[in-house]
Amino acid sequence: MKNLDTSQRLRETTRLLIRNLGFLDRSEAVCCGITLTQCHTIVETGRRKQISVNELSELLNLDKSTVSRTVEQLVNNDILVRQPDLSDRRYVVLQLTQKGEVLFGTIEQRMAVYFTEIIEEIPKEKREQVIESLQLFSEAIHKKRCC
Amino acid sequence: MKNLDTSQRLRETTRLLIRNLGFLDRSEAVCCGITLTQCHTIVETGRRKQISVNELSELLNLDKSTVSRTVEQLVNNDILVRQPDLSDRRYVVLQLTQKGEVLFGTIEQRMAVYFTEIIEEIPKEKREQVIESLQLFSEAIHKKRCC
DNA sequence: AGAAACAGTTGCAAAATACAACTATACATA
DNA sequence: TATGTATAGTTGTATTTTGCAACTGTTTCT
Repeated sequence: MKNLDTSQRLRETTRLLIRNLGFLDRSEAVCCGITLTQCHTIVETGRRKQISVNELSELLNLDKSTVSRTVEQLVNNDILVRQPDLSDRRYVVLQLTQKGEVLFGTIEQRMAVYFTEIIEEIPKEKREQVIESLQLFSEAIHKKRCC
Repeated sequence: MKNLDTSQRLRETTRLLIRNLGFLDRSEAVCCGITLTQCHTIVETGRRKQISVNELSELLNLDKSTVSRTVEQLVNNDILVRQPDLSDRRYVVLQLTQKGEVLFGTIEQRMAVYFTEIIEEIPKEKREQVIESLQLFSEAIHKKRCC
């Protein structure tokens, strides 16, 4: 019975959290005049330095056709370079251009500032606890993917 | 300097969390053969018993036109009833039909089970901490809505 | 009474995404 | 080595999801 109550509260909290995270996620992109998916693509590419359409597709949980077209846009905007992977020519190697690196840097910095501000809203002594908890929760969801 | 590191870790964790929550959120709807927005609409209506298009629009962070059409679909599927609000005829009063109540119940129960499973993945002694932390985080984001 | 504000609907358009068919490459094995 | 199978990526097509703007009807404020 205790668990039911706890899970109910967790659900409520999650509901709110999802809503707030939605704002956060959107702000990441809107500020830079690109779409959310483009933004995620840039960030993931920037972090790995090299990435394939397929990896992006899994990472972003999008169909590979969607990713392929997003990449196309970014290539046309001189943000990504797309080359065949010489070691396995089925793949393409995606990398940021110089312009892409700049944009990536801007996004990263903006987010760093933003998250610093968020951290400061959390009482000092709770900060580590919050991070740990988010991890625990995240993993718990991951293990229990329903359906 | 410490804060920068902490915020970096928080960002990483959030990134993962968003991904996992995406699965969770989608599973809520997919299981019942309705769209995510329809599902949210049903749940919010079920909780409040009565709700207006406008309230839904704020709650779900969607344009009122989008909500209006979603409601239209649900009315056509005999899940919602839509009546003019007699105390202020600009508003409509939305309520679940009997069929809607059943569906709402199904969703609620499924989610209750699901969240119970998630809770069980989290060590007992950490559960309260996790809920508290999610709240803290959620509020922190809310206070610092950027842009 | 008239103006301003607000809820909801509808026309129109776009943005985002998926599915399926196709191409090119790689790999396994017979 | 030939051939069948698996895989990555692209493209055609369709659907879904959503938002903006214009409009209607209602209320509220002055």
